[in-house]
Amino acid sequence: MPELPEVETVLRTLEFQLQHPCIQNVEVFWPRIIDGMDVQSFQNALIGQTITGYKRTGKYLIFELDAFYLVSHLRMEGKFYVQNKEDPYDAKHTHLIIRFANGKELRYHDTRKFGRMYLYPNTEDLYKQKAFAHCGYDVFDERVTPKYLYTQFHHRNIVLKQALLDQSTMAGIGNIYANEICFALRLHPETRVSRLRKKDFEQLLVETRRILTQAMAAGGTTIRSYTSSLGVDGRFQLSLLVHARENEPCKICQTPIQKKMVKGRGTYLCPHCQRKK
DNA sequence: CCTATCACCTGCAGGC
DNA sequence: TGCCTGCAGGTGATAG
Repeated sequence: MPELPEVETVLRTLEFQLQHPCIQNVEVFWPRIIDGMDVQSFQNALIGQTITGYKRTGKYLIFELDAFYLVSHLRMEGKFYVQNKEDPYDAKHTHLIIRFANGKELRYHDTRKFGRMYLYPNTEDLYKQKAFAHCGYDVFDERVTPKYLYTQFHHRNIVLKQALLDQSTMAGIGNIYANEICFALRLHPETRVSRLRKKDFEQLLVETRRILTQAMAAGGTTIRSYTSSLGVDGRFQLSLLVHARENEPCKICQTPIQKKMVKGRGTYLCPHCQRKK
């Protein structure tokens, strides 16, 4: 589920729902969710902490606490639910519960158990911590410029789609938006990035930010219709132009959309509109 | 630096 | 119905 726009939507929804509660206790049902720390230390550290802020970098959610950063990556299927302590929950897929003094609970749900959480003292530079070892600047970070992208990519022997998915240079794009961005650029996902010029990177950045901004705006509408029984999954109503549209007509030229595997990821493209450079 | 493959997990769709 | 295979909006480690 979660790429940058969904993670941002989840974060803003949690902020709206939870605000700044104090943690009373923490229960962990699947210890591997916690990375780099034993469950006992994780629980002890969190008890008594108040959530003071909500931030995001790439696909990472960051809960700011009095003394810590609680970091969460939802990977493929992680979801947060804000519910009251008396509300029932799905025991099979709920792996962690944070209980607050006001009776609310933040429940982490993850069918495939791929998601991870990390806890770091806020006296240290968060971005030097392990969770961010392979995480570059956020897509909307002002340090991401066409020149920066050109410098990072023009000499590399990788294809466009890989570059978009490479979190260590620019973080936040996942498989769906990578497909949509390639289409918006009218470039074949297997175009070698070494063939792109500075002007192409300008366009790449403009289209990337435009698409993600639109998705966030659409995702934002789910905040209003949010109900705790539906959970916070950040789904939005963006109309996808190529992703998951195999054999359906291209919305520009009516050519059937093709699906192929590119570096192991399902890739959708219009063979007519998208050409290699 | 690059590729391929596995690992982590579960559910679901499709073929037989 | 059951069994099997492949695939899913992600990432990290490792071998060649």
